[in-house]
Order: sequence, then structure tokens, then C-alpha cells
Amino acid sequence: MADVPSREQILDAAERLFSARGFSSTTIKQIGHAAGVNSALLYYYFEDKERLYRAVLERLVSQLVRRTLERLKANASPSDRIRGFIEAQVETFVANPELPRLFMREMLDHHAAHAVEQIQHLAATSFKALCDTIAEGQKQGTFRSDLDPRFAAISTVGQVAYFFLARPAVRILLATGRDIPHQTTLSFARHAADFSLAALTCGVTAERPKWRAP
Amino acid sequence: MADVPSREQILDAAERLFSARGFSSTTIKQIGHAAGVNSALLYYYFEDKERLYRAVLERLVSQLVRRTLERLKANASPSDRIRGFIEAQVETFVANPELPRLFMREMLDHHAAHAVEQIQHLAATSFKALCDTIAEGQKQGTFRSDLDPRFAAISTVGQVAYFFLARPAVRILLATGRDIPHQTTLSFARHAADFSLAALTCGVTAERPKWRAP
DNA sequence: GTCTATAGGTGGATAGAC
DNA sequence: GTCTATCCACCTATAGAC
Repeated sequence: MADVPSREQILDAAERLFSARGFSSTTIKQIGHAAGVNSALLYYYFEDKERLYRAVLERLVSQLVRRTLERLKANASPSDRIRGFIEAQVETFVANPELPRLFMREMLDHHAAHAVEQIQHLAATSFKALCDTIAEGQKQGTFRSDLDPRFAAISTVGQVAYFFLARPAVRILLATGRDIPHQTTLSFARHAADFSLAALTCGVTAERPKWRAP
Repeated sequence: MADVPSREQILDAAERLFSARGFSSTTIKQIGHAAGVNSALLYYYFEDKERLYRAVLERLVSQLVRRTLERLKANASPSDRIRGFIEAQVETFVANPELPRLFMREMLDHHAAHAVEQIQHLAATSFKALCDTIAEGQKQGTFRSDLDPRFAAISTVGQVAYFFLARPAVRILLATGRDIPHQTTLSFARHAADFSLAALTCGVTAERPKWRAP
């Protein structure tokens, strides 16, 4: 708490506040206070509020990309790699509960956007790789081929992301207390993998693709 | 454009702006301008900015609840009702692109929350009803019984919600232009129903449930 | 009902001492 | 590097004329 450089403390505090309250309702003074430094100091390390925000996003996104790509490149069957992808996604979200929220906020705000590049990076790497894995499984005959692999990728990622994003609704539905127990999160991770793989492998036959690029 | 009462115009403008920019970065003056009235008039119709926000949320949530419940109560098989639910969700989101965004923002902000009641209402009615439909399908033997119906409901709702929420990422992945064509949205709706039903019906046997309440 | 004008407060950012 | 003090812009909300 004491020996951490101020710059890091500022980034950590900003990460927490931006994801909890969003960009515009977080004030420079709040961040300074949470980081235990004077708010004027933020301008010593960062040009302005927006640059600070971008620095926070970059740290987080690179982490997610790295972790998910690792698992997808493993030398395993498409099914196992998809399981690995979902595990990596959940692990990253558990370790960094701010990430999905901050990321979703950024997408919601993207019209007045700050960080479209990060989103593009994520979509072009991690998301794309999942997509390719599904397509490979289809080519091998492991997965049913009448699904658009890109749609299937959205479904796979979406259900997990939603679990973490829609916590208030999820908590009510699961009737958990103020917090969702870690065990429940792990159960859902397993469920999500089962659900996606069931959908992907259900009724596999050698029929030709029915979907075409929209 | 001319004969619409000011109150409605204000609500419409507020709905658009709040969902596009969020609560705190939308200003009273922006809303007044977009509604074509003086910003001071907002205080004639609404006590303050937050009450206006709540009024917007209430309108939207009641709409979604009504539409989805209609379909789930129809006198059809669980599979058909789930298809109907997804269709209703997509139709509502298409007709009201602001809804999912505003709703997600509200969930992200729920720590400093304005409208927890609406979220609870939605979770306790629409979401719960989907859950019950899945459980019914399991009891009938149509759906595999080794899935937690609540988890399956989250997966079902989540993939559709994510498609609408993560538009910047989806656009890049699908390589569409600035907008996602309506046809693509319809295709995804069909996909989502196929995906969920495949996952729910895959390998149906008379085995006993493997999941237990978390 | 709808407007003009403005009070009162807060936020981002800078200057400059230490 | 870190702080104090402060400027200016802008935002919510109100007072009061029409």
C-alpha cells in the first residue's frame, strides 16, 4: 500500500472507479482521493482524463487477448479449445471483475467513443480466433455445419459476458444473496461450455452448410 | 412532429439521449434541445433529472415484460414458446434499440442505482417465466435434464442481449458496414433460437438431473 | 405551458510553491 | 514528484415574466 508507485495507484483507482461509475460520472478528484494522492498529480502522469481512461483500457484489453489466445492456440481438438477459451474468459473476468463492465461501457459509449481501437483489436484477435476454431471443427465434421461460425462465436462469448454483466438480474434469478458465490460462477462456466458444445455438436451429420454470409 | 404533447417529446428525446450517452453525460439542455423545447420546461413536467430518467426506464421495461410474457403464455410446446420468447426479445430490441443499452447501463450503474426495482421486476417476471418454461420442457422429457434451467435461461437471453449490446464488436466480426443490416439481425434471431434449442434438446435421454442448486 | 435570466455548485485543468 | 490555490466552463435547478 505504501511502496506502490503513485502512477500505479492512480491507474488502479481509475480502473475501479471508471468501471463502477463510468467515464463521465467519475471525477478526477474522486480518482485522486481513492488513489490517496492529490488530484492535481494526475496531470503530472497523464495528459488529461481521457488519456488516463485509455491507459486503463489498454492494460485490461491486452490481458484478455493474451489469455484467451493462449488457450485457443493449444494443440487440442476444437471442442477442448473452446472449453479452454470459455475457461480463460471466466478466469480473466473473475480475476478482473472490472474488465467486462468497463469494456461494455466502452461499447455502449462508442458513438462518442474513446477507445474504438481496443475493441477492434479484441474483435480482430480473440473473437476472430474463436470463430476460426469453430469453423475448423465444422470442417473436421465434429461440429454441425448448418451454423454460421461467427454467430456461434457471438452466442458463446455472449452468454458468459452476460452472466458477468447482468449481475443484478442474475442474482435475483439465482436467488443468491448480495454476492454471487464463487462456486456458482464456476458452475456457470462449466454450464456455458456444455451449452455451447451441445449446440455445436447436436445432430452432426454430413449435410452441407445452410447458412450464407449475411 | 408538431401535435405531439411536449411531455412525450421530452420522454422520447430523453430515452434516445440517455441510452446513447448514459445518464450523467446527458444534460438537461441537450434533452430540451432534442425535444425542441426550452430546458427549463423539463422541470415543469418532472421533478428533477433522476425522476425523468426513471420515467423513461419504466416505460421501456413494462413494454419488454408485456411482450415477452405474452409469448411465453401461449398455448404451445416449450420449444415453440422459447422460439417465441426469443422472437419477442429481438422484435422489442429492434423496435427499441435504446432498450437493451439503457437497461445494461442501469445494471452497470446499479451500485449507485436509480432503478433497481425495474430490474427486479424484469428478472422476477419475464426472466423467471423463461426459466419455468425450460423446467417444464425438462419435466416433459423434451429437453435434456442435466442443465440447470436458470443457467440455460441466462445463456438464452444472454446471447441475444449481447448481440445488440456489443454492436461495435459484432460489426467488426461480421465485417458489416457502419450499420448491421436488418436481414442480419433476423438471421441472428433464427440462429439464437436454433442454438439454444439445439443445446437444450441435444442427447435427450431419461437420465436423472446432474445439476443441483448452487 | 413555455420562455428568459440567473443563481449556486462542481468539474477539468493550470500555475506555481516546495 | 507532490502539493495548494484558483480559473473558467458548464451543469442542475429556480425565479419570475409572458
